[in-house]
Parts: sequence; structure tokens; C-alpha cells
Amino acid sequence: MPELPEVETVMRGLRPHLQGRRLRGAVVRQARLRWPVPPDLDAALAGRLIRSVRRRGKYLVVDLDQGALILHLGMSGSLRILTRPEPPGPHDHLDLLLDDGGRLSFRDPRRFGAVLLSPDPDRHPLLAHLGHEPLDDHFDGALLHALTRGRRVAIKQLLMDAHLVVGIGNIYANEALYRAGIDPRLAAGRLSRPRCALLAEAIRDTLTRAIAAGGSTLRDFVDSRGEPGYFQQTYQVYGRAGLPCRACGGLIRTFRQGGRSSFACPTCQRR
DNA sequence: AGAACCACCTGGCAGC
DNA sequence: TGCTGCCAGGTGGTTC
Repeated sequence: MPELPEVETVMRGLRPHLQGRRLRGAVVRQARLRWPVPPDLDAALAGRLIRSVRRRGKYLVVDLDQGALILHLGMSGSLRILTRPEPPGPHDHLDLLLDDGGRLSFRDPRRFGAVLLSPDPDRHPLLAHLGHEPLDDHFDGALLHALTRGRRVAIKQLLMDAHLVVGIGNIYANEALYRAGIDPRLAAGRLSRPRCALLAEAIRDTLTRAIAAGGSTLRDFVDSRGEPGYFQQTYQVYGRAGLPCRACGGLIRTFRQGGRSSFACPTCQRR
């Protein structure tokens, strides 16, 4: 489900409910996620103070007074703050118990998500080798140009490689390439310097707009029944195969790249 | 080193 | 209605 804008939205929603609180522990109903939930989670969390909540790529990091929790939503994960008792659904795999009586509930039907503990999260194997944050100031055309030199892989697949750039999944890779007028199949190393600048700006713009849209649907997700409005943005190409391009009216095409669906306008996007 | 493919898991939907 | 097959927003691991 979540790419960078969704994780950022979740993070912003959770922060005021978590930061400065103490944890009472955890209730784990299903420990088999992408990696096993630590068997000592309840004991490890009991009494811990939540210092901060932050995002790194698509990971959420909950820094504690000792160590940290690392959360990943996989493809179908969601987090909700519950303030009153509610029976857990079939995919509500665990709750983190807060000292004010509330709970942070983790739901993930496909179980591709993760809940991990680390004494030093930034050096955790999953986080230590992550690439550049596309919304950081230093992410620009020059950086993208350097990252793509000598790479024969298609630009779309390179954008989705978290070891180079984090947070860009299938939706936003398609959308950013459309905005930049670049064919997703173009070999990354063949991108000119000016087109790298165009693409870097398109990525930042696409993600920033999506975060702004996600923010507006945030409140009801955090407080009660969940399901943030991930689908409420209007995509230019993603999921629009056979529909007219909003710019030129030509039909959007779809094809497979690396086992994932790509969408592009054959007129507006060029090699 | 880089690229291609597979695996993990469940739910929803189209087509028969 | 119910079955089958396919698709889905992620990413680490294996193989060549």
C-alpha cells in the first residue's frame, strides 16, 4: 500500500499521539510477518518512553529511551490509534499499549509488513543501506545524473530501487516519469543532464503534492476506523490504461517491467 | 557489480 | 453462486 507520501502521512498522524508517551507493553496475536515479531516485544517495550517518531524511506522509526521500534507497512499494512475497547479483526496482528489507555493497532492482511526492535535503528541492516531521501534538499538533477551513470536498467526500475532513492514505489515512479515526459523503459544511463533535472523536480513535486493530499484525509484515519484515503488522488497515468492522456488525449498504455505494471502516454513520454 | 527472477501472503475482482 | 486465475501500493534473497 504505502509509498513515501502515505508513510509520511501516517507518521505525521501518529506523532502527536505517541511522542512523549510511555508504553505499557504489547499484545501480539500473529507474530509471523515479513520477519518474526520479536518474542520479547511486550517485555522490551514495557515502561519505555517514546522520544520521537520519524520516517526513513518507507520505514517508521519510533525512537525510545532505550533502542527503537522499526515498523514497515509492507503492501497492505495500516496503523490506527484506538482510544476505546474494540475486538481485534482477523488481520489486527498486534497492539502497542500506551500509558493513557490508548493502543496503536497494526493491521496487515498480506503480512508483508514488519515490526522489529533495534538498539540502534540507523545501523539496522534494513535501514543502514538505504539510498537518498527524495525530499531532502540535496536531491536534485546532479545527484540523479550521478546515480544513473553507467546503469543500463530502465529508469523506472532504478527509481524504485531503495538502495539508491527511497520511498518511490510503483505508483509514484509511473506518475513522476509522466510528469517529466520520460518513457519508463529508457535506460537510466542514457538520461541527459537536463532530463535528470526535470525528473528530480517531477519526483519532488509528485511526492509533495501527494503528501498534501494525504494530509487532508488524515484525521478520521488516526482517530477511529482507519483506512486513509490513499486512493483519493487523481493519477495521471497509474491505473489508467486505455483512458485518454489528460494532456494530449492519446490513450495511456500499460506494459510489464520487472514484474510490475507500468503506465505511460506514448506521445507525451519519450525515450 | 548489475540485472533478472522468485519468494513471502491474502483479498478482490473478472470471467466462466 | 461458486470456482479459477490473475492482479495488487514492497523488498530481500538467489542466481546468472
